[in-house]
Amino acid sequence: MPELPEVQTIVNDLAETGILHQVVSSVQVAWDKTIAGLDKKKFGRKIRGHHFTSIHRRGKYIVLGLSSGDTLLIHLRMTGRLYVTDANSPRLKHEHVIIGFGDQAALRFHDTRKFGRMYLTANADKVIGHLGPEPLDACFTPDKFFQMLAARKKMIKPLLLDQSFIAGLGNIYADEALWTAGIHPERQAHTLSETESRSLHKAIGAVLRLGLENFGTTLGGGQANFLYNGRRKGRNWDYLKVFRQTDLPCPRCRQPIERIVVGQRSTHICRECQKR
DNA sequence: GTCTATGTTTGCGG
DNA sequence: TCCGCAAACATAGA
Repeated sequence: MPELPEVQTIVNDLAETGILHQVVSSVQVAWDKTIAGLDKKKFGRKIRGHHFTSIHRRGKYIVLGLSSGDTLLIHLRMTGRLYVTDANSPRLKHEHVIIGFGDQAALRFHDTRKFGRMYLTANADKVIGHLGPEPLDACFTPDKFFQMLAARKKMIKPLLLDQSFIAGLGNIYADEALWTAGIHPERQAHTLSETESRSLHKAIGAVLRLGLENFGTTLGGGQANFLYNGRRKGRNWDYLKVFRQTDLPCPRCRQPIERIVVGQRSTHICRECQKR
């Protein structure tokens, strides 16, 4: 679930916890697959005794620089959570990796569905090199976006979800952006006019910034939902216009929002505002 | 208890 | 290039 705004919120919070520059004293891996094929022992050896020097986000990845020169990349996939708590509280049921900093604190990776992954590598590009442009980067201009669309025949929504095309959008913000721009998700990318392309470009920026301002989207009240710092809920749910708003009136024209399936993903549209 | 859906990504076959 | 499907898993809700 975590998309760009949720991942950025986590990164911002983590940066404030003070774990940066503290020496790692222990590494516990309770579910081997989480560390993406790396040997558990090697993984621990390469992190212990070092400290994190930097943290930032690229697409939906959390990127941590290590004093050893390696990079630890973390992808939360559907249900992953990353938070800092005290060093000695017992490991919770779905906490698969715990990185301890003396008796100060511990960074914990919690993931009910176990799809999330951590990658430890000397060459971060091996993991994130394939990613497309950052949608909030100044380099991602309306002109560039229009040219990118012109080269592709795919349906626009699956294309927006393609991380090698553009990095950071997921199902929530893709639906929100398409509704905001009044574009049908099944339109072929190259058929968008320059005006439509500009409007979509603007909408992508707007929905992401709104999500960021609201500390991400927490859906419903279930277990598998987005919590940053492991406990706080994002409040962007209250600002969603179409995502999971099936049968509720479109905020623009009052037509009921419909749920359809596009590229095997549930998709929410207003038939009136988003014509083919 | 059973069945279905789920926010992501990757890889395969056509 | 594009599309559909399956898999990696656990849980919530009907």
